Amino acid sequence: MLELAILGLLEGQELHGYEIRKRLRDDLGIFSNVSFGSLYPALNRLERSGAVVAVVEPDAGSTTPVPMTGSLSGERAALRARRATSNRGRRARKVYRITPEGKALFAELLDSERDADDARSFGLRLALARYLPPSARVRLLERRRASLVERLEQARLAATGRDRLDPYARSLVEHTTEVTEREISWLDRLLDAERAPGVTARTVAIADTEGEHR
Amino acid sequence: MLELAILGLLEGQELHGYEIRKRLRDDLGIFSNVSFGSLYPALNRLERSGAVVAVVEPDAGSTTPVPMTGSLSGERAALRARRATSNRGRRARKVYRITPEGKALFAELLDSERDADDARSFGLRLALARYLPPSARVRLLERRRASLVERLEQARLAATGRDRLDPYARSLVEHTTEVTEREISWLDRLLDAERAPGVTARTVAIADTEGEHR
DNA sequence: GTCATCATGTAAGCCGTTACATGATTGC
DNA sequence: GCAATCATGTAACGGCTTACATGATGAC
Repeated sequence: MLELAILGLLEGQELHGYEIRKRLRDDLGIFSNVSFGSLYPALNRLERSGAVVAVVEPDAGSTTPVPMTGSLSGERAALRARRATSNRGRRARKVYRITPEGKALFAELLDSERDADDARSFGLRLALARYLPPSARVRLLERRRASLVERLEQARLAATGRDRLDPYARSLVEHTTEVTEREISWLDRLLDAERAPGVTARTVAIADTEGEHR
Repeated sequence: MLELAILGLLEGQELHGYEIRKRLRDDLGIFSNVSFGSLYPALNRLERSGAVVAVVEPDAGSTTPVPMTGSLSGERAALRARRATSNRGRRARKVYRITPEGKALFAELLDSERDADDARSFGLRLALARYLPPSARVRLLERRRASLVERLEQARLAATGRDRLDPYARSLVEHTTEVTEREISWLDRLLDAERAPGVTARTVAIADTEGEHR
């Protein structure tokens, strides 16, 4: 799921790890602050598998790369010197770019049914739904809807002996049910917009606004 | 979290593993089918730590326990024989009972702040809220409320550039916001009931219904 | 001078899952 | 005769977290 989210961000633009973490939180809302201990290894995996390429930040000051001399102190001095001139301030950043293989992997992950009927997974996929073909978009929404409807039915069956539940548990069940019903009607609205009879009106409006992200 | 849930169920009654799995789903709604590969090891851990004791199902037919003879076929025959008479049908079940140490552990886990601002964890604790002293109950509700309020504020700050989001992401953000707001007002209702001025009316009504579970 | 932010990474651990192993009973 | 349900368990793996290591810059 993390790799899917990363690839989704990189579909839009090149980013470095630290920035990806912020976007994961702010744009995809999904991982409220992923830990670095999970982010950086994920980026390295994606790089090794060829899904992304890492470019050490382009050096604005045209400094020649520091060669490996084997002399630690020498290299440190060179790094300090480089920073003092061109690369003022921060530590070197690795900027990641998605490759064609990465795009293929992304498309595959996005359309797969891994972690279906998991709220986080659905939220992530919906946030990236603009990259899905319309048919897959409808499938995603319908899959989620079906899983929610089934959950409601299960809850109704189990509710036969709902009187035995104490007020707290009962209140929780009621609230959960309400939230689920609301999500279903929200999905219905999205589905309506998605397959409106004749590819007109709302659909076109959506397609238009969608133009923004190119 | 799994151990907390198990102890919570066992506070109410003795249960065997297979049954616990069902209750986890139906009563606590929390783990929609925990895997056995996680449930049984958890029970064994709790047993080893003295939080629960396991009793192999009381033998209605007063059959003597099968001693380990080393002869596999002999033991199998004895088991078959026992089943044929008293223990018809199912495999021997291990029924678990919570111990005083287990009760102490349960109280501690239930009141701890582990996994605070995690929805599942809050849901579980609320489902078990009848076992909390009123003050801790209020704390639990307020903690959750605070974490939701903060999330809303964060979302509002991040929403400065919300126009750049495509319709799918935006719709998701809006839906999430609405659900969060509803949860907050639900919590407010629970908090009102909890600390109604003068320990009367609603509070008493709740305390009454609560009597059921003893 | 010290705290937050930027920036990358490793090592150990936690808590869950899937897959495998075993076997009887009940209903179709 | 075949699938589903009851019942317990192990082994391997997955995916995330916390804690540790390192170090510069800018703001107060």
